[in-house]
Amino acid sequence: MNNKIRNKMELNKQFRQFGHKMTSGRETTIDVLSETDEHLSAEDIHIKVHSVNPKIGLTTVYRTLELLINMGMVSKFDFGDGRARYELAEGFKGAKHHHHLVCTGCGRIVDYSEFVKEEKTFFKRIELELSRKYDFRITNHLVQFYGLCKKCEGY
Amino acid sequence: MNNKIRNKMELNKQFRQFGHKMTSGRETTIDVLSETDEHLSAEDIHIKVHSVNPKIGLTTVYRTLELLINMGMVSKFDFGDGRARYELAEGFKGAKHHHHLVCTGCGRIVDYSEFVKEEKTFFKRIELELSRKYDFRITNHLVQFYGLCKKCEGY
DNA sequence: TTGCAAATGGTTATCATTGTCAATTTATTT
DNA sequence: AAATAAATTGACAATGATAACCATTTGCAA
Repeated sequence: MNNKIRNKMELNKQFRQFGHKMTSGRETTIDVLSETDEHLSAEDIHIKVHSVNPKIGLTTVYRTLELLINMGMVSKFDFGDGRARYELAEGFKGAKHHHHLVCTGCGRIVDYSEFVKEEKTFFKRIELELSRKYDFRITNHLVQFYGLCKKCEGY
Repeated sequence: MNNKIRNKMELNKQFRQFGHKMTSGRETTIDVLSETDEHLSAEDIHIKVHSVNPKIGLTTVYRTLELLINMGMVSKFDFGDGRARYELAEGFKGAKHHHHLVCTGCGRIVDYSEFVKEEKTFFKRIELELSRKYDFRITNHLVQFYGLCKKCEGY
């Protein structure tokens, strides 16, 4: 049994665990997210999905993304340009823990995964204490750096 | 010379340093931001500004907020509900360093300012290294925690 | 005070995202 | 394999936050 089929079966299971059905549009969307290292918007994703499976509409892509977010398979980011970006969540298909540097000049995004280990330790402690103090069940966190990339710094 | 007048003069100077004029609308907007500990949207701010100074329109509030962000006096946040929130930046009018816990259930926001000192040390080091490695002049960072507040945890 | 650039307000335009609903597809049962 | 019920979908319209426009007003330096 090859990887593609196995993966399909695993996805199927995932969806059913959440009470949802596995469809070709959803599969294609996950494939697109798996095969990119860009920071795609819903429309970007739709274009790619559409080129594989022209039947899939933008609305469905939005709905699928929302579903995947709820299932914890996708993360949604706001880099300040008015459209959300989506990435496969950490742990899925080899996506690894990283954060973003956002250039406030040109919007360029740099991924970095340095300090992951230290950060984990640091945040684990903070999350524990904040959870207690404020009666919050913290599920995840966001870290983002803003600044100017080399090109934009010149001004 | 009382505080209000002195403050007005300081603001005036601030604006002129950035090549802008000091206007009553801008002053009112800053007053509103100074006097709240809520997480106001542009429309929220407009309502408050408007109640003091009915001549000021929503468009101007948006423009003023953008300007204040560029001047570093205001910070803009996205808590995921489709409308931006604005706060006086750290250091202005006694606003102090803090971050947010965001309840993904009801949208409630909790401010916290624990760990400020440790966090500063931690991020200073990270920023230095990332700046070097990725040729980025990092100017600020965002930290946000997501989870469920006590009420929403019940489900 | 006067001149002029900057700022404003009311309105309209934009554009990402969501709602609607009839038609289709999925997974399950016979 | 056909029937079934429920979930999913696609095309389009609606929404809503924010930005663009432009004629009028205002702040401030000379």
